[in-house]
Parts: sequence; structure tokens; C-alpha cells
Amino acid sequence: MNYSVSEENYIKSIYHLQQQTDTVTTNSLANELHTKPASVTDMLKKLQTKKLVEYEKYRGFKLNATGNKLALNIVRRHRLWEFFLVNKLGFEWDKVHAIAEELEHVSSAELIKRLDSFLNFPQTDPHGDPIPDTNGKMAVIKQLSLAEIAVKKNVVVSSVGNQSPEMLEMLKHYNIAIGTILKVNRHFDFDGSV
Amino acid sequence: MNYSVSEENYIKSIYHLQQQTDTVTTNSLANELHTKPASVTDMLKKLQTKKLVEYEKYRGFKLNATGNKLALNIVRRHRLWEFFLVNKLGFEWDKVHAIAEELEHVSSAELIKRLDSFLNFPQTDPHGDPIPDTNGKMAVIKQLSLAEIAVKKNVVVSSVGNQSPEMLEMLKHYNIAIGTILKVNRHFDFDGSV
DNA sequence: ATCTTTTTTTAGATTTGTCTAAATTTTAAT
DNA sequence: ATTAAAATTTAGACAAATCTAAAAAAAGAT
Repeated sequence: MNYSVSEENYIKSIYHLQQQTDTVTTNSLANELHTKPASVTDMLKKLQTKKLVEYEKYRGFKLNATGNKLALNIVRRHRLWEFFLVNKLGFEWDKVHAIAEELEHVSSAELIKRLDSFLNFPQTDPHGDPIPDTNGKMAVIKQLSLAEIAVKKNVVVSSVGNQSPEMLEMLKHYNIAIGTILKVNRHFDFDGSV
Repeated sequence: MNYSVSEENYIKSIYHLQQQTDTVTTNSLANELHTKPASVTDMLKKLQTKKLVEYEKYRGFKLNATGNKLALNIVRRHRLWEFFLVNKLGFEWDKVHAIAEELEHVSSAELIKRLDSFLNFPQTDPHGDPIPDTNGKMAVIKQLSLAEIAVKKNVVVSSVGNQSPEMLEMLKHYNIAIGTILKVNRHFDFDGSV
């Protein structure tokens, strides 16, 4: 099957939201895609007839096995391109997201296969996130969030959960990148900052 | 300005057709783009209001300076990606056209700048066609067509004018590629074959 | 348990790029 | 110079993806 850019973006966003909650709501997806709830409902009917999601009116939705496989494939393409942009073209790791978002929709399996080989089969992208293999399997990397880190222990930054421009800007300001060694000095309970 | 994939394809096709005839006709463009004459007329009105073409009803059309610059930019993107696909990813030179056709629409000037540098500023693509620089200038390469080649003289194949799948298939069958040394044994006047 | 608020869906409209069929203009032929 | 043929444009329709406004359903509050 061949999917439109729009369909792929929906599938990818549903996938990402499912990392946090099993079933995804219309509003949260609309928010993620900077679109309106009505548009989400429309597209979801389409994805349902294409048998990529399980969807029951007013009940939220989730990817089925086919949708999940497709999502992992899109994620794979995205992360391989990010790796390419940073490690071959010399982009900074916080500048590649938008470009990879366009490249990921170029639909040639042969292209991705060769790109993967050219890059020497990388396991993680420049943000530290694992790259799914052709079958959608990816290495699970033991990760703790900052809130879970014990005070005064050294840890290595391996990925950045929130990739909003503001967050990336902030990390850059503090000179924090993948591989940086961090020490959490104290937790501030009243607002959760560290 | 930012242009749609469709607009870019029209501009590119008009550019290619202008290599042969100064002003392009509705039918020839429809044919080139595998679309209908009515669609061409519609799009041309749009390109006219966007000030990319000179167009007079029933009189054909041509790119203006802005349109020409855009076309050369698209050609540049296309040929750089073709070079990448062949020289970095190891594609065969007759398999890259369709993929480059998708990659060329990824709209990041920074991406193309870095790609160019990563590829070491190539002058020609894998088909031997020159790659325009950022300003749209490209090396003019002295070329003769097969019909113009004197009998029994050795020449080097530098580009392939007709890139239809049939032509590429035929060249492959005879083992002819860029750089191949050829000798024209005789001309057959009755059908022009060599 | 009822009422209010929030979420989701429906109905109908819009934009982009395309199409078919009909009308118009140009070109070619006599 | 007419007329026939070919090319081009217009008119009106359609599919994809979106939107706004209104209706319907679900969730939360008292």
C-alpha cells in the first residue's frame, strides 16, 4: 500500500501519543498535529476503512498491528535521515527535525535500505532514540527521567524526551547534548524542577 | 516564496521543454506531465499570477527570469540528489530518476548547501548533465549527438539525451554508460539509425 | 440524578489540483 | 477566403484535506 503524506503524519503522531497513553483522544491528536478536532475525526474514518487503526466513535482510537508496523517504518525513516543529516552533512542535532520530517515521506524501500547500509546500520538517532529495524524491532535502552535520578549521582544523557524548539534551545543554553554527563544536585518539590 | 510540488513540477517541465523550443505549448506540457491540456491551462494561470511565466492565451508560454531561476534551482536539487544516490548509496545510474524526483522537492536551502559540500561540489550528475550552481550558472559541456559523429572516430559518452526507461534499458543491453568509448561504424540513411 | 461543561462528531463550505465535455480560437487545406 | 481539423480554453464537477458552526455524546459537579 501507498499512503499520503497526511496519512503518514497522522499514523506517526498516533504512534507517539500511544507511548504515553494506550488509546489516543481526538483533541490530543488535533493538538499534536496543529489541526482541528473535526479534521481528526474525518481522517480517522479514512484510516479505519484502510484498516490501520481501531476506532470507535467517542471512544478514542489506537493503531492496530498494521498501523503499528507502518508507524515504526516511518519512525525508522525519520531517524535514519536525522542520523544522516547530523553525521554526514554536519547539521547540529537540534536543527534536523523539520528536514527529516520531509525526507521521511520519500517512499522508496530501496532508498532506506541503502541509506541504512551507507550509515553503517546505526542503532540510535542523534537524539539518542533507537532506530527500529526493517521489522519494526528496536533496541530497548534503559533510561531514567531526570525526576527519577538520585541526587548527586553522575548519569549520561542518552535521549531527549521533549523535542520542542524551546526545550532544545534551553538544553543548548546549558550546553547539554547526548553523551553529556550530568549530576542532579537537588529536587525542588514545590514545582518539580531539578 | 514557497511552491507546491505540483507547481515545481510544472516549472521544471517547462524548463526542459524550453531547451528544445523557445515557447512551450499546452499540449506538449500536458504530454510531458502526463496530465490533460485543461489542467495545464488552469495551472498556467496560477503560475502567471505568481509571476513565474509569461503567458498569453492561445499563444504558448515561457519562463520569465524568476521562473528560470527557480527551474535551475530545482534542476540543481535533482542532480545533486542523483549524484548522491549513485556515488554514495551505490544505486545504478538508470534507477535514480524517480527517487530524485521526490527528493528534489524537499525545501531546505541549507540542506542542499550542505549536500553539495558533502559531495565535494560535483559539476555533473551521473547522466553527465551539468549541475547548476546556486546562481543557476552551469558549465556548458561540448557535446555532439550520435548523428553528428563522424564514422570510425572514437568518442566518449558524456550524457544521455533521452532518458525514457526504454532508452535506458537499451543502453544497458549494449553495456553503454557515461564514459564508455564508442565508435560509430556507419549511418543508415533510410531510418537514421547508427 | 440532573445539569453544566467538555469532548467529539456531523453538516456544509473551502482550497488545490485534477478531470470531462463543450465552446472558442488558431492553423492548415482546399 | 472558406472550411475542416487541431489546439486551447472555459464551465462545471470531483477527490483530498482542511475548516467553522452546530449538534450529539460523554464526563464532571453538585
